[in-house]
Amino acid sequence: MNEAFPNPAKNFCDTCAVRNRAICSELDNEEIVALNAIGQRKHLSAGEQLLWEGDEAVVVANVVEGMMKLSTSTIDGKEQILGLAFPSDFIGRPFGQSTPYTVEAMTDVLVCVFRRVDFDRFAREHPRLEHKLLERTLSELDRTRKWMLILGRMTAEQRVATFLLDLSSRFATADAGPTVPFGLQLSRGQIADVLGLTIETVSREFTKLKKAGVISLPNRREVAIEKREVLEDLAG
Amino acid sequence: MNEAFPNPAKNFCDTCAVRNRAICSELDNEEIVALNAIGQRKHLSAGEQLLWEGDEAVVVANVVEGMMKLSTSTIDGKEQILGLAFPSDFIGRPFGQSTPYTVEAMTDVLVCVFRRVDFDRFAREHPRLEHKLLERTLSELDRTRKWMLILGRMTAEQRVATFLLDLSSRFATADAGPTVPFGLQLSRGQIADVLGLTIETVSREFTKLKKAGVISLPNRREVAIEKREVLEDLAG
DNA sequence: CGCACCGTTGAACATGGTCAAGACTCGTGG
DNA sequence: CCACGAGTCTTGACCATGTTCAACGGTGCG
Repeated sequence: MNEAFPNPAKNFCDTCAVRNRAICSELDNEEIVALNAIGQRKHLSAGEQLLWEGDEAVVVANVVEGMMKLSTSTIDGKEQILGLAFPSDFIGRPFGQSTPYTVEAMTDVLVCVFRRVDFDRFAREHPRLEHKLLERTLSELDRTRKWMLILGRMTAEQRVATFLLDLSSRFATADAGPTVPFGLQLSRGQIADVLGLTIETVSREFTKLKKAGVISLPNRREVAIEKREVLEDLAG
Repeated sequence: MNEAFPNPAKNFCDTCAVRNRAICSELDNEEIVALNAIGQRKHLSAGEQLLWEGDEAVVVANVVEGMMKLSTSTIDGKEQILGLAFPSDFIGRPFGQSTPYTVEAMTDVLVCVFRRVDFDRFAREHPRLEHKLLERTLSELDRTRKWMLILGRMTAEQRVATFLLDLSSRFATADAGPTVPFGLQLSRGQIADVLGLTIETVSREFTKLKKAGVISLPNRREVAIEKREVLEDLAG
């Protein structure tokens, strides 16, 4: 059977869910084949780590399915989530010696992995890819800086409100009404790590918002925004 | 005199203090001339702003001399400094519609300014420049993420200690001894904005460190680190 | 000299963290 | 099907850290 002897040129990019959104989107077919040759797909279970803070930067990757977190922690063990990576997001540190943060799967994840040295070489030979990566890195920097304002200057209430609005926009489906519940994906503890708060504070803010009728919590892992304007006010 | 009729091809890059460190460092002479043609030098006095948060992204620039800050603020007026730009640093948002933060001179500043559209075009035509910019953006992202840990998880004492160590390394001259005082450049208020604290807390932490003999404050605008190891311990 | 401006210090207060107990959820096994 | 237990979430009481408000001190400049 043909399936037993797969065509070596056959590439998984053809059917890739993020083919048109990830950094590869600018590449033509020939380039995609070349890129495909140096990459490989990998499944990770929730909780598995792909990169460790401080380690040599061995691989870079594209997220195809699932959700990952980038994090770091203080010497006394307090974690801070630095960013979340969704499908089509690029992770890892190209052109660098060491990985400055840990990358872990928060759900089951499918990633498209490259050895960093291979990717670096490929990128330098394909300016269109580098340009795409630059645009992505610039956006990521913008998003990260916006997050700094949250961490540096916002109250717990403002942080939670901002977080909910942000998340809702990321999961928004055009056809869904405003109050359709969406999956939180993150545990209270993870939300706390994102926002630089504790579990207890996050929980209290959630209850406060629920009692005020601003949100509802149909179950532990979902939220629905009931009064978006109020939430926007609170977010500042 | 010739000075009255400067050669239009004459370019200020030749004598530029950051010629070998800024993103232009990879360009050959011909390219430098071309870049020079679309850029211009500009002096700013301390306190002058180059970009305003939310404005259309009109210009990008290289810092040649002096120090600038990138900042944003909450709706209720609390400022957060997002980053500092030193000579050879690149500022502004290429390939973007609007500037996501305000850029202001903290000292008198000399910058090399480009209209964003000109710069964007030039960059796309010169992959080596784009590559340099990408490397710089990636480093800046790393630095910004490190900063998030400070803002999200560190105590006032840890923040101030980290800040002092960071600053000392940026002003370190190889020949200077360990306890040579260095200029703070920033007012207490600005330090507070960098660290996500208030003026008063910063002041209190400084006095605490001084009383413990860890640092000394020869005058308002200088610090000397007396016991680096202790400071490193405190920074965590 | 006098007036700003910046920095320091103190006291009261508020926000969020810590610690501890109890409730809910869900998977496992009797 | 229910009981159990682990893990997660919620709630409460107390406490610590850093903020707020206010007064005062030093320094530099007109």
